[in-house]
Amino acid sequence: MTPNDWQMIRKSALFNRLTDEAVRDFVTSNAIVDVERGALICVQGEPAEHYHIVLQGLVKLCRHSAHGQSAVISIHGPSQAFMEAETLSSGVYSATAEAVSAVRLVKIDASNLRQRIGRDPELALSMLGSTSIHLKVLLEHVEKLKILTGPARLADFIVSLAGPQTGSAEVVLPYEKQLIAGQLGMTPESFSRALSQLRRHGVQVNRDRLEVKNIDSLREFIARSM
Amino acid sequence: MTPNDWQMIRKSALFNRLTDEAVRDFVTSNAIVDVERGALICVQGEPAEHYHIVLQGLVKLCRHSAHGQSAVISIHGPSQAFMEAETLSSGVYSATAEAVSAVRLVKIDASNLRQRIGRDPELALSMLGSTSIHLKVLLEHVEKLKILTGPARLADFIVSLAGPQTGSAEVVLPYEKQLIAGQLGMTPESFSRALSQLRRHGVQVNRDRLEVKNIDSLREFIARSM
DNA sequence: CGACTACTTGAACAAAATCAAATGGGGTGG
DNA sequence: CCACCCCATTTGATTTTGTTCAAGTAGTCG
Repeated sequence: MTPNDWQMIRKSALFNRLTDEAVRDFVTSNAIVDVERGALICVQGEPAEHYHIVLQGLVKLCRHSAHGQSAVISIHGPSQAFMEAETLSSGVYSATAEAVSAVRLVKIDASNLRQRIGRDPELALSMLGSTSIHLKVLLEHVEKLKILTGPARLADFIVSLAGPQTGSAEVVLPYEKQLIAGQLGMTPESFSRALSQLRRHGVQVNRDRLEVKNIDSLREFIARSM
Repeated sequence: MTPNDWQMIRKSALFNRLTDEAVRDFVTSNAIVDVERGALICVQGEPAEHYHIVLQGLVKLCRHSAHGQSAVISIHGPSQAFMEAETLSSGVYSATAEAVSAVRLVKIDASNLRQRIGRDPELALSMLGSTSIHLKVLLEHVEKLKILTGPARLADFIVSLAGPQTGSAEVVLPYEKQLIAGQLGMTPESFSRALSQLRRHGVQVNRDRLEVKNIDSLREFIARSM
């Protein structure tokens, strides 16, 4: 385990309230795994035996339905966890996790986790915190899918990348446009057109670099589309 | 507290694993509240001081955004809980809860709950189970919003009302069509038209009663729209 | 009876998906 | 180093889907 690994683990919602010893005790070094791009980390419907925390790279969570269609649910980067809830209730993965880039992650044994939760109330609360963050993210996801148009969802995505800044900003798209399109619930074509539309609102595009003239005017555009 | 109240509480995901004493100890009778139709039970953004379990009636959860628009997130009936996650993490309600009909519910004090979770691991696991159910529901919600068309989402809703039966079935819409429309992410007009379309697939409409000739052909229609 | 509300229907419009084709790097093998 | 291919992205044309606005129907409750 590298110092960076340790740092990511410590930052995660599950472990950031615990003591060093508790965490070290938990994460045995053999639980760290490297996975190549495109590999499936978990498959929807299979027994949920591990909880995961990303150390490096990006993981895509998607649901797929009987007829081969699939929907991107979320993207997880370093220090973020996924598949917590499954390991504790249904016992079956409710989505498929795929490595979007080369990925390094910690796999934590589910039954081990369950046992420790029973013994350590602080861990239980951390776990609840972690799942409730995911719940909130999904809540916002649904809200935006229902209320905003495509271009507005993209604008919202860009604003969230820019963070709390005001005025002008340079934003770099964190992954492929296709994938962002999927996450925002549209086709790559629609994404491309949405991006074109945003030019009128002060967004200049250069590959994966976006030059935003005025973030607040983007925010205003979002508000107008509701 | 009526026997029915007690039954609903015992059936809830939070309490169904606990002993009678533990539950009785928890739910003091003064925590039971009756609320009239249309009343707001929680307001998005306000401090989350209570966790809720529905005893009678229906509660609608919605998110609303700055510009007055709102999106229905979910509908909760007897024995279902809502706002669990909030009481344990952010400390602020992340949605607004409104009584869709006359509602009777239990309000459980958040700080009390937190304390008990710290002492009782079994309760912590129940809580995790309860939130992870909500997580799964939302996951499916997102999937369907992204993959299915309006009429297909409605068909899916009807199929889920019918349950596991096959062949023909009579289904009664559990609440107003407007509300179902909102939940499925469409306007009342679109809902009405979607329902008309389903006539071609063997659904006869009479007020809130639906006569489905063959549920499997509805399922097939859903699959085809993907 | 009359007002209210939920629902339905129609027509015009807007948004997004689809199909098809062009563009344009990035990398591979010659 | 260059030609070539692969893949992501863009663009155009068309169709599908869904919204909006407007009007009409019907049941309900006072």
